[in-house]
Amino acid sequence: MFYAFCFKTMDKIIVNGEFFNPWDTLSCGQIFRYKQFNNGYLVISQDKICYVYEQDNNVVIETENGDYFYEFFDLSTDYKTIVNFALCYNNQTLSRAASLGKGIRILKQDPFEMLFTFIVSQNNNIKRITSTIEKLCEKVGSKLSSPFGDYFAFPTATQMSLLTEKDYKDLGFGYRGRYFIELLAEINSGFNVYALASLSDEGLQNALTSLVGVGEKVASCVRLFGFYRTSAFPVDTWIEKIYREDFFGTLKDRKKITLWFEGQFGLYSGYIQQYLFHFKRLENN
DNA sequence: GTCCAGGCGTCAA
DNA sequence: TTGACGCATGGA
Repeated sequence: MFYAFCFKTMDKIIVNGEFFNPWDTLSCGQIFRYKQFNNGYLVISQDKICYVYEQDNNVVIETENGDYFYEFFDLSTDYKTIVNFALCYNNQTLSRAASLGKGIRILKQDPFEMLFTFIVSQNNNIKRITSTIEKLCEKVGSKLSSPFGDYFAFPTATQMSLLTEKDYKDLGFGYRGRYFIELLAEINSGFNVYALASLSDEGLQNALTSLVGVGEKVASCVRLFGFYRTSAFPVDTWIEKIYREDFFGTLKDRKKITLWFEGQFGLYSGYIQQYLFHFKRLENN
């Protein structure tokens, strides 16, 4: 179903909402570029935008890039199987988390954007990450227009390379500005984030952690959200809390905790990690 | 004022 | 290999 608008085609994707809740999907910490708009949300990825909202028992996505956002929202994956797997694991917290968060979908985001974004995320909170990324986009990203209003694309390496360490400081990057500058230098001398897609899970993790400012946790997030490697189970402060309080774990080292969870959940790790993360954050707010 | 947030690099032992 | 420590910043 579609209609013409300003010489471009506006796609309208309609999906059953049982396993797709826009608010849960957007607010669970995997994406920072979205904002409330009319009855729903505007979502920006790279230089593309869509409007997503609930209508009756469905979710509607309006965009000029229907194919892109069909993939982006992972609409070809059957989430019922995933939720059932989580419910069968027989952990009380996970069952509640999966039951309440069954509308969460793992977004297939851009690797380049995820790498820079999750470098900002370290030792930071979601509210501040969101505002810092938005300020970055407004500062050097391309200004674009859409049927939903003007917006800024995520900047290219060339655009970000225009910024100095002081610029990053002024944008609120704190000590992380240096990591951007180092990464941009790598990219400008030939490093290609997209080429990492051909690596194995382990190879990808190692390649990412070899970058300055990218440790195990950031690499896991990039692996999951940027490369859709659902075997990844990022462990941050929230997940560590869950590990102790709800899985009664005794390991201290986060790398070991990650490996323990990945061993438990295999290719379902990424989804389950998001159910748990989202649930724990809601519980504490 | 202190603690914390989707941690990481560095350095001593 | 492991453990402590400093790091920018803003909200609670």
